[in-house]
Amino acid sequence: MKTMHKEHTLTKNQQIIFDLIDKSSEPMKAYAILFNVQKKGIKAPLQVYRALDKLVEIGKIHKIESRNAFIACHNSSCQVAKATAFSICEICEKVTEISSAGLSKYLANFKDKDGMKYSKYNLEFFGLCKKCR
Amino acid sequence: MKTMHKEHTLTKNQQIIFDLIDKSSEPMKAYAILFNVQKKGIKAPLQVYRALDKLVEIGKIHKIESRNAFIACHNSSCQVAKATAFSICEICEKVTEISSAGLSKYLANFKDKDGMKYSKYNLEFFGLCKKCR
DNA sequence: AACACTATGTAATAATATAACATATATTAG
DNA sequence: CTAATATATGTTATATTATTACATAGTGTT
Repeated sequence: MKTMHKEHTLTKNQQIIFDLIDKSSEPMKAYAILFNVQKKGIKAPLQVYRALDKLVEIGKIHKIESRNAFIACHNSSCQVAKATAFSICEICEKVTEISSAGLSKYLANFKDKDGMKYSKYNLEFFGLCKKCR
Repeated sequence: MKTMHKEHTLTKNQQIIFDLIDKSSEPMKAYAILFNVQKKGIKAPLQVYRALDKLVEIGKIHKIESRNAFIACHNSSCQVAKATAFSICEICEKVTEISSAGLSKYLANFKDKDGMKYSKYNLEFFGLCKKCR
């Protein structure tokens, strides 16, 4: 069975920028992206930010808020940018998307003191990765 | 020998900036802080950022990463900036620190696929607050 | 007093992100 | 098909957030 996700055909700029982020081994910052795609005709910050906004919205990439950087989503179970969790190494800055059914279930069902549930969350764990320990 | 747990007496700038954030009903941004404390002699962004860094480090305030803003810690059980959770209203931008023993326990003990535990985390929930629903 | 450490003051600049406006392309309704 | 609507692009300028570099001052320890 195929994915339930709606198919989003990316536009030219979105595709260029997604491809770059997707093949990067680490989160990319907006101006690093800009520098890399200038040879492809994307000249201005706003062109990059617009594509990034859209890609985040449709869940193709995620923003690592504590780093102002973007990574491709490699987690088919993540609910289109609504429920994200990452581990971040404080030495080498390696970022990995966490895919844990238990964690997502726990957080999706979490209610605060007032019994309020939330439609969206972002979780960032910090520590040392295997190599840096 | 001195005590192991150093008492963090705030310096002049730190105290001025902490007081401002502490009495604010909403998260404050660095340049809003700067504007507010200029009459007290703090003139430059760096003076603000240095105080903010220190206050975050000692756990008196927290940074809301998705908003680039700072709020005072009102959660005596939060482990000095090591384990933070917030709810954020996407309409009115009200931010509340979440104090849930269950949540902190779950996250503090969370292990990823490789069995790795993390020394620190930050969680931001998004949704609509009571008033905005 | 000498030392190390932390905090402060100041100017300049780097890095991140958006506003405003014009044009073009794609999608949908009639 | 064509007009209307919505979405995407191009471009310039500017706003917002944060740091580098260097000089000075205060604090605590030996």
